[in-house]
Amino acid sequence: MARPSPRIEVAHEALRQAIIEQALKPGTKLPEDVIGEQFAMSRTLVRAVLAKLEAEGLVDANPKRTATVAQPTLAEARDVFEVRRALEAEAVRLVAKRWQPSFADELDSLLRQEDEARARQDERVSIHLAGEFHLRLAQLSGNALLERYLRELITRCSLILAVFGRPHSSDCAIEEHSALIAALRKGDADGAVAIMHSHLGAVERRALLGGDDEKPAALGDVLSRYAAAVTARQTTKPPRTANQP
Amino acid sequence: MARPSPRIEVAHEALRQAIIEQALKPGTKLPEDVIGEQFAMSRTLVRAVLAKLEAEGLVDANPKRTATVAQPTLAEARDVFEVRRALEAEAVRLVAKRWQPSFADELDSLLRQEDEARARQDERVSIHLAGEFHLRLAQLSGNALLERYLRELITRCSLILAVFGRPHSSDCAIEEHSALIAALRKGDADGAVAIMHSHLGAVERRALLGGDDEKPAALGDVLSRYAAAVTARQTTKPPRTANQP
DNA sequence: TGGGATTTGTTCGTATGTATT
DNA sequence: GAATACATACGAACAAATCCC
Repeated sequence: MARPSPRIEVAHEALRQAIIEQALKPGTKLPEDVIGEQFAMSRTLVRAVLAKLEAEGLVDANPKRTATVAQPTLAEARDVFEVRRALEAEAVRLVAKRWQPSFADELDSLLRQEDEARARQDERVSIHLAGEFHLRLAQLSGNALLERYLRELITRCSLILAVFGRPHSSDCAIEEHSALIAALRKGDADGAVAIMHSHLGAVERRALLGGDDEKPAALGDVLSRYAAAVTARQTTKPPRTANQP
Repeated sequence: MARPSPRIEVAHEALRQAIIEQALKPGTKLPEDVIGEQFAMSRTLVRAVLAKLEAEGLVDANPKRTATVAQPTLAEARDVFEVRRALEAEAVRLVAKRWQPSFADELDSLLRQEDEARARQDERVSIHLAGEFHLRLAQLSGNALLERYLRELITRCSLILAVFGRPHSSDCAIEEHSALIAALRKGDADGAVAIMHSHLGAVERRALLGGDDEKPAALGDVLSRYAAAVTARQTTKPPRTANQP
């Protein structure tokens, strides 16, 4: 995959994070002018960023209309979860096949971090690490394409949660992740797949439970915060191959 | 998903078809000027088209370098087939779940067409219909996202065949498709999934068998042919929901 | 190795369409 | 319902990098 101009990637990642963490609520308008001003780039580049986000299902964009943060329908949500279940099951199968003890250490470490974040009620980090566990699993599958698809799906699930779920509901239960690691450690591939299936079923049920809204935030404020954050992450860790912090 | 400017869609579809049918060989350079001239549009629009094709894995594009028709590596090919197997298995499962007799008619009809094309050795149509059967199955799953992913994967498989397969080897055996329909008719979901699995295994084996190259063609000639073809298809059938002829 | 031709990256102006009063 | 304000669509031109001889 081509690496676009670094400025594009910065803006892309910043907006991605802002949407995932629900700092930009679904339906929020994203005028090219405002985005361009925040990231100091011309509308041409902004359009490229918005196009990427649209391809990922994170923004709705119709010709001649201002782009907005995507508002997934219930049918789309169902589709996303269905595909995600199939793909994560396959990922678990592959991870089980090429299992190594070091994998358990990695996953355990993530699990611990997630637990800590949950304990100190740090919602932003908590939301982030929830997806990170699943993403790491996808990476361990050794299939780059599977990883790319799952990254997209996991991200979209965060957005779906924002629309349909209780505000900031934690979407993953720690115990379910921990059971998954245990099954993989035992070499129980089928068991691990089954656990993943029921885990994602539970996530979906929690996600589609209820939903309400809070107060919107000023677009400019949110973006300036996220622009700074992403720039910092990139400069401290310049030669990233993947684009996860 | 936004409908882009119709001109973008024409060029996109034309290039897609040209790549799938191997009229544009992997590695062929795709300069923005030449494309723009062929489709009578400015480089701004060409860039949008190339971006889409890149996202679909059909072109390799690096910054400051001329885009080329993608040359999948062996590892990428393996990844594509792996994900495709998982997703098509899921599609078959879903189709079985919402099975209706009319489905069989549709699939039978495609099968017949494919058979006829094969009989009169019409390679272009044959290649096209081979993917069409699988794509139709994805549509019958009722999951739009699954359909989108599978369209991408099926397309990429055609490209992979161009790189690694024998030139113009037929990638799908008729009997395997026919057995799949039979299993679905009987209501044998598990059997159908198993057939799909082994079918795609066979396809992969055939695809990764051998490979050699022939003579390249002039980019301009190829594009003008495909531009005319796609325009004709679109004007005769304007309000398409999907973009398959 | 060097330099010219080619090709892409980016900006900005104008046209066109949409939403709002 | 018409006019105005606003935002996007598209294209031409300039700058910078790459490719190739």
